[in-house]
Amino acid sequence: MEDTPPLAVNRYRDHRGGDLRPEHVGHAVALAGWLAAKRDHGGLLFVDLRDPGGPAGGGAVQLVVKPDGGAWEVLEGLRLESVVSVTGTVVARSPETVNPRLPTGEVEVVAETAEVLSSADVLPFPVERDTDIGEEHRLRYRYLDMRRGPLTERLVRRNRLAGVVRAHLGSRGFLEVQTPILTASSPEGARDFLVPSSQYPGEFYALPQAPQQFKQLLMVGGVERYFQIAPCFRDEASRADRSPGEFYQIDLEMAFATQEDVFDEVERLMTAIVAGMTDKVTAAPFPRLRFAEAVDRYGTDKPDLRFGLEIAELTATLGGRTELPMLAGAPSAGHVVRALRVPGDRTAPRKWFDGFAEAAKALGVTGSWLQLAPAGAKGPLARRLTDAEAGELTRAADARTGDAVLVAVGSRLPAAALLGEQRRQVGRELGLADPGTLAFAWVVDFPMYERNEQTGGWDFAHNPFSMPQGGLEALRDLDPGDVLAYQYDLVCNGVELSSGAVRNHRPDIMEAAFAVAGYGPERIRSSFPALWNAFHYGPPPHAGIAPGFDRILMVLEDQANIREVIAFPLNQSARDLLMGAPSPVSDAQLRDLHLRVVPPTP
RNA sequence: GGACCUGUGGUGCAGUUAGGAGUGCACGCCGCCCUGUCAAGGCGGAGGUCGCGGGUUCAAAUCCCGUCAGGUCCGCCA
Repeated sequence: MEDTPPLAVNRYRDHRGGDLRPEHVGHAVALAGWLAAKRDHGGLLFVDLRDPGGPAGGGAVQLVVKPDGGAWEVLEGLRLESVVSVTGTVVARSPETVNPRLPTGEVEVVAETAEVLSSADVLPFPVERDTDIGEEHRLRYRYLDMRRGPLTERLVRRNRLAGVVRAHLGSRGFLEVQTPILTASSPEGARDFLVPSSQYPGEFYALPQAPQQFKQLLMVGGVERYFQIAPCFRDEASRADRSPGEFYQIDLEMAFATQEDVFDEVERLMTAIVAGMTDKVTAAPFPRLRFAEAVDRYGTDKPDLRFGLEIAELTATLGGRTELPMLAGAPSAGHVVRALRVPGDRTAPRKWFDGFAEAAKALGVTGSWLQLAPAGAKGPLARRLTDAEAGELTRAADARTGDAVLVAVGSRLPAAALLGEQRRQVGRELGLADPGTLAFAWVVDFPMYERNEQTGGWDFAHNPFSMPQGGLEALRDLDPGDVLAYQYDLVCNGVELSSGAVRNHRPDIMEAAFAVAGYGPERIRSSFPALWNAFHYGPPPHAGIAPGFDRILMVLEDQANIREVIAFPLNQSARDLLMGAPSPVSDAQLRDLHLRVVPPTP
């Protein structure tokens, strides 16, 4: 384990078993740890004694126990994962019994006395054996899961990441400030976790979804650069890469800063993290993609740039120029025609294409395809396109014999989403992405507003406090759908690591921005009173970002599930299987809080 | 809120496609044997309402409906 703690010599131990080497031969030692394995030969007992820190980090040493010693009686019948303190003598193993797979394999300890410090019941699952255990069991017995090693190693890595972040940002003049956990409910964004107040009947604190307003208030207060490895709480559904309930962000904010300044600092930070955590190399500055470009070329705003396979644009070429109604009507309907090459070494069965057609239908997009089989083109488009048109499609998609070409016709965003998802799946199934590469990129120029299909009005596409590009003039002169925000995402290998913005610090621009979304100034004042007030007393221009701490670690550790980098995570349904949260509380507790539970009616 | 996958002795699985006796594998557990193992080995044994409820059937782990639990995804996450 890195940063091995100093050994306290006391009645339990004077050495760590995992530290013993040939130089200790002849020493009398006292060891303490877990009984990891027993091999009972009747007249001779071998015991593997494991130190704290898991098998890889903690190390283990073999004890030799003979029936004539006092240790025999204690150890012989003791169950695995019991905790013992043992005294004995370090001896060299004979050449034929050396175990080269163990760091301590050249020595062993002949046990003399043994004391049971605690005994273990029969285990719910094997701790030492390297078998997959269902996650439900691992969460319920998280402490046993930790003893198995890999999880504990990831906690060590997590500690290291926190250290790198603090050291680096400290060296760049960022001040770590703790912000409140109990704060006020905020109407925008995710659902809040609420905490009832016993002092004020009917009033609630809320856990912060992020320290967003506090960090902006710190800017107003004159803190030039702020950061915090900040707990964030959101009562929203989880995903494999999204921890339910709570997670941590490397929250940072800079006064008198532009988008470029934030990019520069984050590139330095990510470079320091990669250097401190991996032997991989990153090249700053990171490439930048405009949001529109990312969507058109990769079908997503978080593209995996480790491989090419770009989406081809055919609206102006194939669209409208064929007998095929599906293509002919596209331009006049405001639809796009997009194509994606599927490399040929996937011997796609027909069923695979059916799945594509189904996915298309679910998005309201027309999906079709052309298979460039060696014996000639196949698929629905093969029959319906002229040779010239098929050739045009093939060239645009950069497809060769043996490949297939997927075609999507429909509204721009759903068509892009369809092919983007196919690109992601094909990339994964064909192993196109080099697992050793970290492909960082900035996605910039997000739209400020998006059309609300129900009301026909405009909604904020992202953070309502982002500064619109072009300021008041843009809000006045442009169609809201064309206003871009100083809003940016950091992506890596198809994962969104972070989202940030240059903040809108000007009340006049804020009023104009909210007016586009249909809100008057009273709405800002009532919803975000602290920020609104503060911004009337000289707020500096400021910008920031909040890279996901757990998610960065998940990417660095190449884990498919974010719970693998969290010591005590909630499960997917936001239940704590270990502690049993959430749980009902007593009537007395509810009375104190002036609350009554109204169960949902089925 | 919705879709899909999974649920079989303590653990991890096979058996479900095509209904026919709780049938199998590895580990663990209990007992006995065993002085050089390190996934110790040998012999014997215990342990199961096949998640739960209902239905179809002569017969259900297997088919159907519902439900619960775990996971993956959509919605959601400013």
